[in-house]
Amino acid sequence: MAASSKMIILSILSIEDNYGYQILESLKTFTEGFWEWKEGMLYPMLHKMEKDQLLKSYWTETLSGKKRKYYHITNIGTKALETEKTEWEFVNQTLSKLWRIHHASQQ
Amino acid sequence: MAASSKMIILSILSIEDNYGYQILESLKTFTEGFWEWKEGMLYPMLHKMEKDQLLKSYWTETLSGKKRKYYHITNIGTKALETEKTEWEFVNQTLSKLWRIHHASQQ
DNA sequence: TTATCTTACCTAGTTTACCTATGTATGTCA
DNA sequence: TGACATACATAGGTAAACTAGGTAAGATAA
Repeated sequence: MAASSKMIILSILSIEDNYGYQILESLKTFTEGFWEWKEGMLYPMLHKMEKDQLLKSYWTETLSGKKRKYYHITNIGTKALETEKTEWEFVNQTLSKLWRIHHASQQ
Repeated sequence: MAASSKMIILSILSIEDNYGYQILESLKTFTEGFWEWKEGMLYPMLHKMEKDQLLKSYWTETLSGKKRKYYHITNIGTKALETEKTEWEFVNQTLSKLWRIHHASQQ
């Protein structure tokens, strides 16, 4: 399940900049509650992805004074997403083919 | 890429019983050489999956005297495959939706 | 006004997964 | 008889995934 987390993060950030806590909320809402990450899972990933230069972060402050760390996808990140997308689709096709064979053999 | 390996193994074995070395060959042929696992990757996985009762193994001998360890998917394994399949499709749909949003926002 | 909830971040450390490297043994073919 | 293919295996390092816990400030309700 979490194997795809990097791709999910990149995909979300390719739509618009976002911050950790909101990413968690977005994903929960977006999947109608089916998918929920823990904070301790997400933050280390974001840090790693920034270290790998897939993301860049910047701090902002809301009117009420809350600090948020926004993440922005870099060019490297965009390319990485494209690569992962291609791989995902390849695996997906391989699985689909296998399932079709299985299904056919059960007839 | 390897995150889906458990599902691939279960999918292959749900078609018919197979042994380690042949699974490697099948996958290579099936993906036209794009996907190649090392033996050191596969065997420990098979052992783990047998320990988890997803698979059961039995030894056979070819006419020429070569010993092969065949794996058979158990009922637990079949159920696990169904579960993973559902999850995979869920993640796949989530990703597709995200990609559609991204694509739309780039217009 | 103080307790609780929500928002928002973080790290330490364990467990598990992944993968490389390496080893053994037998059969096949040039 | 040396090289290649078949067929299994494990040890051990690295990286990923996840749990558990911590801080702090704003919002809300008693």
